[in-house]
Amino acid sequence: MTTTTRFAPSPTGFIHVGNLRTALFNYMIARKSGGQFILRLDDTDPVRSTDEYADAIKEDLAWLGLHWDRVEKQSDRLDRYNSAAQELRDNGRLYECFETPVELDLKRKKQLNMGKPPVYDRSALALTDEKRAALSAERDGHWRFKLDHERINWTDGILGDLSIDAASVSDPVLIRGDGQFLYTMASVCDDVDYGITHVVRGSDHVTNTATQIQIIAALGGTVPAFAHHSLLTGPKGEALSKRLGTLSLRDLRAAGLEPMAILSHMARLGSSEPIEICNSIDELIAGFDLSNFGPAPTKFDVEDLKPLTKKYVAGLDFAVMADALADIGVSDDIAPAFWEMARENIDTRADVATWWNLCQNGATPLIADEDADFIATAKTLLPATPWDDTSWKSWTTAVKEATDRKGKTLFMPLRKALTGMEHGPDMSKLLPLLQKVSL
RNA sequence: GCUCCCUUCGUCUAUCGGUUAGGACGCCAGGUUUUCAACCUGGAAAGAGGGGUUCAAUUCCCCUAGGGAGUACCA
Repeated sequence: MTTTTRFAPSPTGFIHVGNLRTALFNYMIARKSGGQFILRLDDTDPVRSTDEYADAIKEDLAWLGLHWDRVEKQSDRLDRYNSAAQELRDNGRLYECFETPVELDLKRKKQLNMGKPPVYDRSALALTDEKRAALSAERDGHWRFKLDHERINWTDGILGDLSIDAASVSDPVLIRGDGQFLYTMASVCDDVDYGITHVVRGSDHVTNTATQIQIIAALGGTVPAFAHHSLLTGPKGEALSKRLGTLSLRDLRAAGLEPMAILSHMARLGSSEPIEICNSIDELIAGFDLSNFGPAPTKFDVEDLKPLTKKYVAGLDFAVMADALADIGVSDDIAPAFWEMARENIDTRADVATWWNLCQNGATPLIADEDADFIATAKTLLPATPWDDTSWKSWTTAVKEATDRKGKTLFMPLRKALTGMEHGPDMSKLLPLLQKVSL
């Protein structure tokens, strides 16, 4: 049996870091064993699902390099869900209910008030034929799966042995009154039909898994291996859902964060493996093992993506950057030298523009009062252009002899005068690239 | 309310009863580079609280506190 996993986003929004973790885990599990990775669009809700979001999801995954072997859409499979529903009806596992949402809500509140768990009381099963017929004539019923009231056990790939009492859970609604199939129905059907062998998802699905195991069995399917990873929280432990608006992949991309930085972080965060920048997904896959992940909620801080991005960018070959450099106007003859100078001094690829701006336009000199004379002297000693690799050395040597300064007091004022900053590139590499110096 | 899961340095974590509680990232300090960064070395830094069990508890059990999730005709 080949390993088959799926990532099943609902095309009702953009992918965010939380989604991505799920996608990445499933992707890596499939790739690690040479299996299949399916992108399944859970678009059973026709109102909220859009093609735009579906396209955006594909675009984001492609940007990250997470390529799928197949795409499936739940909206294409209504016939199959119908036949599966009929199968469940025939086996007495699907029953029709007529409570309105308001009635159900009232029931729940009542139960809560009495200190009881808000579990559906199955009163639809107690309806007489006459009563049922009357209700049926009056409104459309919805359909629930009848759970066997026993403990449901499975060994979770991350959480270990789990046991949930089916009686503590409401019979799940599989079909709405308007005939729309619900997530649980579609998901279970698809997992069975596509031969999904491993389901990795967030721990918010743990209770769903319990009921789904029963439905899969009722449909004659093989129960896949389940693993539920912890949910991400914000840096202070707050629920991440509140900040998800600013943590979409599109936002991260717009912020200049690198795919490999994001992937490297998400593939290891929450595991006992150290987080370090990897240069390919294959490296990530090689070191990936679900059993290294713990069940505790995991704090996620976008800031952690920045150092990884910086490291990744610094390691890029000139060839990768050539086009981008040409785009901002760096001429071919100096582009390699320019990249060599800039690579260690940028946070994102886009930052090369600031150094190029400095090279072209110079900077406002930063000269402390006590350095004014020193800089004036240095200016007179500046070698004639064009400068080359040795210009900085010969200049600073001359300045050193003329002023008796050395070390930091010699170099720092020159750096600040030339760049307007205390931090920056290797000056010997930068100087030959400066096209304008205003001292 | 009820159900499930969780709690070790700032962060992610290791420890299958006896450890100087280890690593990684971050942080701090030195070193090196006559400048920045990078790099090297070193350092500070942790078992939520309370009860048990045991010769011995971070480890096993219970309670409390705290955190996360679920409890939809959403996914």
